[in-house]
Amino acid sequence: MKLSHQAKSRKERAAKVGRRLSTATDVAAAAGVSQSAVSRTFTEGASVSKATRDRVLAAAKALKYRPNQMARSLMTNRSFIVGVAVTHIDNQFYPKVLEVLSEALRVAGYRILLFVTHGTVDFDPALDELLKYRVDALILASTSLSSSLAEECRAFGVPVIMFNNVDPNSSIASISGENFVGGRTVAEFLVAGGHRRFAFLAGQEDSSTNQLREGGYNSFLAEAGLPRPMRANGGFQFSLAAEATRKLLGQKKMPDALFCANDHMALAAIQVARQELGIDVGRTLSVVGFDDIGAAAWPAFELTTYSQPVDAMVRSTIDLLHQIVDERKNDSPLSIVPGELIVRTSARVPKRGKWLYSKL
Amino acid sequence: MKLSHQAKSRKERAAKVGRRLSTATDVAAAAGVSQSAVSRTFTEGASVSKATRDRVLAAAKALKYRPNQMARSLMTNRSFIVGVAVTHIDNQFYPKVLEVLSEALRVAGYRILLFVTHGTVDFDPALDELLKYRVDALILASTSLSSSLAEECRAFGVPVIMFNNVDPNSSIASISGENFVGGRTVAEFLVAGGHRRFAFLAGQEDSSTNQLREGGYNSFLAEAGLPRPMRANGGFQFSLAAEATRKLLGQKKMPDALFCANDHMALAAIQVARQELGIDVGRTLSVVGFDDIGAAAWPAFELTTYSQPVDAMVRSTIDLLHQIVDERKNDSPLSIVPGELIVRTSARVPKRGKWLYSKL
DNA sequence: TTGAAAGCGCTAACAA
DNA sequence: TTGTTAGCGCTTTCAA
Repeated sequence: MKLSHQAKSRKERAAKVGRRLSTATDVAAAAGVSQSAVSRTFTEGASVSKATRDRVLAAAKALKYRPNQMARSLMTNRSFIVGVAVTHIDNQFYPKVLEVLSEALRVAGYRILLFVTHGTVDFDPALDELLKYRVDALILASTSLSSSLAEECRAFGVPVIMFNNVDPNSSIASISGENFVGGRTVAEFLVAGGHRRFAFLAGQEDSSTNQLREGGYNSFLAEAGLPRPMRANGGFQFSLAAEATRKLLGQKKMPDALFCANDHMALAAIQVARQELGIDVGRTLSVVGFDDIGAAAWPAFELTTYSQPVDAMVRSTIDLLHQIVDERKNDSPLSIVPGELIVRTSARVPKRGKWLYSKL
Repeated sequence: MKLSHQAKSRKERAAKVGRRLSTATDVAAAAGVSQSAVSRTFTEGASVSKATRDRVLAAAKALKYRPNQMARSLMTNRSFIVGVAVTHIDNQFYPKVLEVLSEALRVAGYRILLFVTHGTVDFDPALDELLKYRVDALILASTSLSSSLAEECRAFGVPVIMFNNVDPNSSIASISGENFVGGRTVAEFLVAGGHRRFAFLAGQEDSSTNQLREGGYNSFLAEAGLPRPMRANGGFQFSLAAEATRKLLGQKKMPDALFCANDHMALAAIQVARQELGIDVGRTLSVVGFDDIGAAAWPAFELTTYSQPVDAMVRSTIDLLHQIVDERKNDSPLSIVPGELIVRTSARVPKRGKWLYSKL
């Protein structure tokens, strides 16, 4: 048999014990067909007769054969791996994103190479690794990863999608929630609720989510002839948010309405207000968040918030991925997924108007 | 030049536009050295003179060259990818694990291929993918992934490490916290606190964590001559845990001590007790959890709990990984990482004895 | 529909 | 220290 010389190659003997997995050549030998026949059997839409196909499949099963995706990638120039970078994973929003994204990518035939980065943007070493693995695309699920990084990847021919982050100055594809509209809606709701002293708990200053949410909030307040809200920065981090809340609520003229740039910080704010300062949240002080993470609905918080529907956002992400990777076009660099105000009890509800408790 | 025929290969022309990345051959040509010289330059501990090395590096930089890890893996039989499977990602414990594990693996030179699986164990399709990518090892960070699955992987020559999950009937390497000892300690603490009516909120019945924690708890109570605690199952899920808590606290003889199989469920229990039933948690009812997740320390909960130190557990995991992958040995199939009782205010503290508030 | 043959980009003997 | 050469396991022409 022609394959015999391969069977006694020294590579094989040198192979690490226990890691000698069967190859297409092994299967071919067992099935009595050529190695290409095996390849065809495992290639979608290749032309193989049912007869050979069956023989190959049987041999493959017996030998526990699985195509080596690495070798395949070498030829096809497609790894079916998507790099996913996530920050702030202690913010419940991101594990949820990971869960939904993971399933959606799996269905779409992609695997996830995960990068959990820390607050600071020292993502460059990780980036280098990403490029070594020839990922088909990169999804940056983070409010804080710079778009310069994204540009760098794109220069390498790796399509980039920013998730929950937008850079108006770049043409990088992005998926976001209704940050500006959401901020406006929150302001409208709080104004209708008769609040007088407005405050804003800011997240990372350079993030688009923070800028847009604050921008929407401020713009509505300004149009309503109200003064610019008080402000403190919590950098999207729990403990910093708690600290910022203390500062905000320690003023002589304490605010009666506090909009937090995301739910994660709002949870910190509620707890500082309630447990430390004994404030009756929902009556003396109204707190509103953004995202509608799981804990926002918990009985202990009942947080009113503007939602970012993760499922829909992920769906858009996958659509965009297909568009970019398969069709090599990129018509809509920014896709905004609509959310809605979820009214619970952490903020006073206007007596009249369109506002209704969302879930009681 | 010898390389010219490669330069006009039809593969190259066929390459997807924009994804023509430079190869070691390109760099070799630019630097005027052989392709193996390039390979050596990028291989730790290979013998290259500083002169060639510098020329190669310069050329590589100019061409934005990065070694193709896929091709490398094909030869070395090492992918430096570790498959990580996670379930229950809404339980704050797991995002934390992912964060720490991700960093530790990065430092150790590994990348993570992530699989987020859902409650049920339909992990098999994902498994198939894993094997295609020839991961160097598989870390199952989950209380619920069966060890039969792990055995299957091992049969394929893929080392498996179970994180926070132990199967006494298999010899699969595992990392766990002090489940049994922790359960006992909690019981000891509650008995010393003068509680009379004990309850247990169980997690997934077939999980080792649940069995061991409950076993430790029950064994201490039995030795103290106390009756078997009441019991309901919350399956490690928030809403089920809330439901189970309602059942438990709805008894005529309401328990005054509730040990929950993990913090995630304990948070549900506290909220049901406090918000729905108006129970004074920490006085009328003592609640204790397991894990010491971030939210356990939140002012809204102040949960007394037995800790599972994620950093130490991850360190052990990496040690084990090195042991198994590099040295092909596996002396210690089970490594138990010590935790401690973190005393907060969700459970009455014994007047005397060794118990002290951990963080006040 | 099939097999032979030529690579994909790299590492690792082997000689020089 | 270097270049040559032979693969790693696969896909993909090209003929038959």
